Amino acid sequence: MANAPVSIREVAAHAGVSVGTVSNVLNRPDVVAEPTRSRVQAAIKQLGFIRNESARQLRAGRSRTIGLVVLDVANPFFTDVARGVEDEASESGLAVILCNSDDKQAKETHYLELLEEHRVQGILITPVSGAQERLAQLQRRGTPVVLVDSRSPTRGQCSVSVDDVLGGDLAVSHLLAAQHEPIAFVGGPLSIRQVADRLEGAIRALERAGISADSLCVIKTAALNVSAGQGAGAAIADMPAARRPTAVFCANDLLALGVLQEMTARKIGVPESIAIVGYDDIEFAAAAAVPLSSVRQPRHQLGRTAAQLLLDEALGEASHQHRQVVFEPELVVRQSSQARPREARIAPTEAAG
Amino acid sequence: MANAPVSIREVAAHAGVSVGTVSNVLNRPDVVAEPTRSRVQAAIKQLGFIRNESARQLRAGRSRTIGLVVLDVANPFFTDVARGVEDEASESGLAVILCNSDDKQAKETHYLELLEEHRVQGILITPVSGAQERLAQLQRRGTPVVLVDSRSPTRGQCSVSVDDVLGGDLAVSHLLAAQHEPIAFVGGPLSIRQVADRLEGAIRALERAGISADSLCVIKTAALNVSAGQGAGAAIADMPAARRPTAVFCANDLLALGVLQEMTARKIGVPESIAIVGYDDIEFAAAAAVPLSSVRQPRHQLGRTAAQLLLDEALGEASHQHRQVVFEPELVVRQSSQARPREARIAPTEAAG
DNA sequence: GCAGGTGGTTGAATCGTTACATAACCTCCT
DNA sequence: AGGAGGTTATGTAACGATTCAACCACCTGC
Repeated sequence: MANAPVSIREVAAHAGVSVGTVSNVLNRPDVVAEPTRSRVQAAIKQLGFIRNESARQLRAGRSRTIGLVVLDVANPFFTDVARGVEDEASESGLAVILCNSDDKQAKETHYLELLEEHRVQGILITPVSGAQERLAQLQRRGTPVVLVDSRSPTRGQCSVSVDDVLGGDLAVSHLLAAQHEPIAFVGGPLSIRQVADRLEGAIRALERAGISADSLCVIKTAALNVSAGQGAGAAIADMPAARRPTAVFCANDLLALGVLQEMTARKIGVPESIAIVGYDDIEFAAAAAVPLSSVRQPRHQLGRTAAQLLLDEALGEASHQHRQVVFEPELVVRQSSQARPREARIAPTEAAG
Repeated sequence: MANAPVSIREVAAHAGVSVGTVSNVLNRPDVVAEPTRSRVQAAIKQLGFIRNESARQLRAGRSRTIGLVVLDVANPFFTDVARGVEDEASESGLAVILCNSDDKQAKETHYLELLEEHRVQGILITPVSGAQERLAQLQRRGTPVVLVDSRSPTRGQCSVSVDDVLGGDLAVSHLLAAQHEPIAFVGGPLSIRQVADRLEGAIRALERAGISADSLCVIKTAALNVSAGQGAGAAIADMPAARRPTAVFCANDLLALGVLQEMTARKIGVPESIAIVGYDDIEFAAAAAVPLSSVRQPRHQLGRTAAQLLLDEALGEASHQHRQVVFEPELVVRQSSQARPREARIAPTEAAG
């Protein structure tokens, strides 16, 4: 076993032609005459010849791959983005190298070096904060970079993102339409741009409705996971009934699930006693015991568009214009925020009588 | 912008040495004298030289990457496996090319060709059914293959998997210990090896307890997702109370979440009226409104071990022995199957009095 | 004074593929 | 017959890094 792989030379010898002809059969089959072509193809099959991609790349100067660097492959947001990227890339015959920075500078730097050494066509990245300079350098050296889910401050590169301010606005407007008040915002740390934007959107919605931003009960969390959500849920449940919010908008679905779990444990009905809206619309939002309303982002589309922009830049050369594409999120209403204004809860008998 | 990348030759010229010396600085810095070394390093930095990985690979004959082909990157099981693989690979300075077969033969074949052209060190794969011959061929041509989450029938290759029969046994034994009876099994299609094994384990547990396998209420589903679980949950809820199972073992967590959702919607208490045990222990199992008991697989470990076996085969050459590693799953008990034997449910007042 | 090290550096050959300039051979037309 | 034009096939020079035999300069010990 482990035979040395066969090269184009051996194929040529076996078929009684020159290496140039074999190469032509592989890359421009139309320029070689039928009998020769089939003879070569037979030889390829018989010897089990497999193209050597490294040699092709060396010759071509660039590899036929693109790099995708995400903060966390286990996060459904990024896996969906990755699938979008992959779909687009494979249509152009490109492979995707998926890298996981874990939100650590060191890992990100390591992967960027690796991708540059591989001479990828370009890099799609959700950068850890403060990576601007490194990315600019990459670009100067000739590797196109497209930012994913973060906006380029300098306009020196393409980017795709989703309007998180609008997302927060949609969620809170929906709750206000159902007469909820006061409303709580659960999320943090605010150093994460997405979280801050969603909060800003929430405030915008309140102000547009003529309600003071001070009435928003902001509960800051240290992380965006389920247990942080539970903690926030407990904090809300412990508030005196008179001041307790009747609705909660969470900065992501994990927090929302945590809040929901806590409410269920304390037998506080959702949505009867408190409505919940999450963000991201992860698969499990719909699967929760009480299906969760959530703000959906066009994740697959995000990846696809990012890959398109990258390919345009990598292949289009001179004519390329950097673009900042911003998608709009969409509110998906489910049971957890079914309209139940305060009035209906306070006086159910009145309605029944 | 887009300057032509600088080669080792230019570095050599700039530092006033030969290309051989530059290569030595890069690969065996200890053999070159200090003043020369720092001169070369300065030149590298100044010119912004980046190694060309393709050229290295061409020379070396093999790339410094391994391929990982999974059925679905969006599935948390595979993302955790992938992280395990990545951790192990990066310790050896290897990159991972992650490919998504979507359980489709065509995509799998396409990616296998791509990986072979890339001359990867080896391939880790959860194959679609009937891929045996293709994989054997790969191996004959010199690319090591390790099966992930499926056992090699021929012993001609390494494999890592988890004992699904044991997993089913653990789950049902746990339910039997709490006096549950009858018990339902929800899962399908049985053509999936994992599902059939888990059912077999469930039956084994019953028989060991001296209970006829006929008493197991098997509810077959067409898929392993939440909505199939809801359907199964509805079927169970609709059964006459006398014959209705007091516990359900689901072939995976998505089904279990579906069952839980349906029970919640119908106000059937979990675990008071019916206990639920899932399988996989996905992140959202613990996050469910009623935290879900589940059978956990050592996913990260699975990936790590698979990568280790692969590297042993790829680098160890002659001394390598194919091994079939089987891991043991672990039952995680949470609220959804908190012990509530039938007796306790029937006569709560007796206990209280 | 010379054989034998030793430490440092060099230069050319090599990996497999592609692109391109060139050659060989037809066919058809004047 | 001679050339123009077209189709096929060939041979070779890159691409960039690594490896290795050869070489040089200098030292050591006899």
